Amino acid sequence: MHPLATTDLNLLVALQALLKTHNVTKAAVELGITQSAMSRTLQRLRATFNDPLFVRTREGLKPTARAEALVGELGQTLDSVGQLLASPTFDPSTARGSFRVLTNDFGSQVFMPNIMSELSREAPGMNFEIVSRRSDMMDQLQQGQVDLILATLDQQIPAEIYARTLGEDRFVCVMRYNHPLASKKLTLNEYCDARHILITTGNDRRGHIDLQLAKQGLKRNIVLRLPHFTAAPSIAANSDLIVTMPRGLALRQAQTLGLKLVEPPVNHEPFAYHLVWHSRQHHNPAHKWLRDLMSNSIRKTLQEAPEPIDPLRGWVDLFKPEINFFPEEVPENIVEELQG
DNA sequence: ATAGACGACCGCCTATAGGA
DNA sequence: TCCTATAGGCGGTCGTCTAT
Repeated sequence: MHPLATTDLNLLVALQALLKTHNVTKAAVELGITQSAMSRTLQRLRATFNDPLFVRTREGLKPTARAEALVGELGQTLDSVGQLLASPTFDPSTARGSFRVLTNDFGSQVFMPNIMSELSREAPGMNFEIVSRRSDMMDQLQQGQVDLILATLDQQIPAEIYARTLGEDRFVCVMRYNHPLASKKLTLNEYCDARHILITTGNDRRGHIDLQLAKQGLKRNIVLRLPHFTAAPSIAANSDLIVTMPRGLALRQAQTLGLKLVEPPVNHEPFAYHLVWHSRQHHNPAHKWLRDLMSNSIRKTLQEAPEPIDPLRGWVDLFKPEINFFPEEVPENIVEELQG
């Protein structure tokens, strides 16, 4: 059995009081117990250290050599124990270490710039590692392979998992500005017949939009499946393919690629971005600090989504069903200027 | 006289074992 | 699983003894 298992740490506190006062009665008052109780505590101390510790003299209790030798070390030990028992704190300015966050290229491109900016400013000693999704992301969280997940939840979360909703987004349909379908209001049939890019990071053969279409007995023409959100707009900008994707990213990409954003002719609910973590990290002050930093940064990013710009008509309403970034005949220099 | 040590006894709390 | 009995630890009071 470990020696500490049968040792009351209060004995050390009592010893410190005795070393300070050299008086059983005064030490008892200091600890709020009776002289008798302190005397019995001294008995236990003597048995524990196998030393008298104090002897009675004309001048009062005199510590033995063993007791005097304990003075410095005892103070340090009690300080350490005090720190051990105190609530843990986290100081980002001096903290060192690494956080592993699971997110996709969408999260990396849209949210990470602001997060890294704030992290670098507030916790310059901390590092970030973005981890890709492998099979079940909840397994990655439970096995401790990642500290946090930034994602859209498409599954029930286990009881030991916490999740925080950060904000909502909607799908928009993205196509090159001179796409044959860009000049007119998109009908459901035209949408289904068009050639689509499906962004799928899991093993799903169908996306959220496809499930909605299936409810109406419809199916769209998917010609390209790819796991990257950020690549899809570039492909759409240089082909007849259209992509239905989160508006938050589409708005950012549209300005540099020259894309038209159209409300998809499919009824769909907004979807939410979530921060997800395991219960074993719930009370970790460093983890809590990171969660708050990421939450605030992401909410700010979502609120500050770039306004779509129409070079001829100025700023247009974000919620306008059809968002035309460029007119039919757009001078090349305007495209280049916006791309630059 | 004073302060500390010690014994007796009590109450409270906790852990454990055993039975319903 | 819950209840009860039991044991042990700790701190309380009170009284007494002892060293200074």
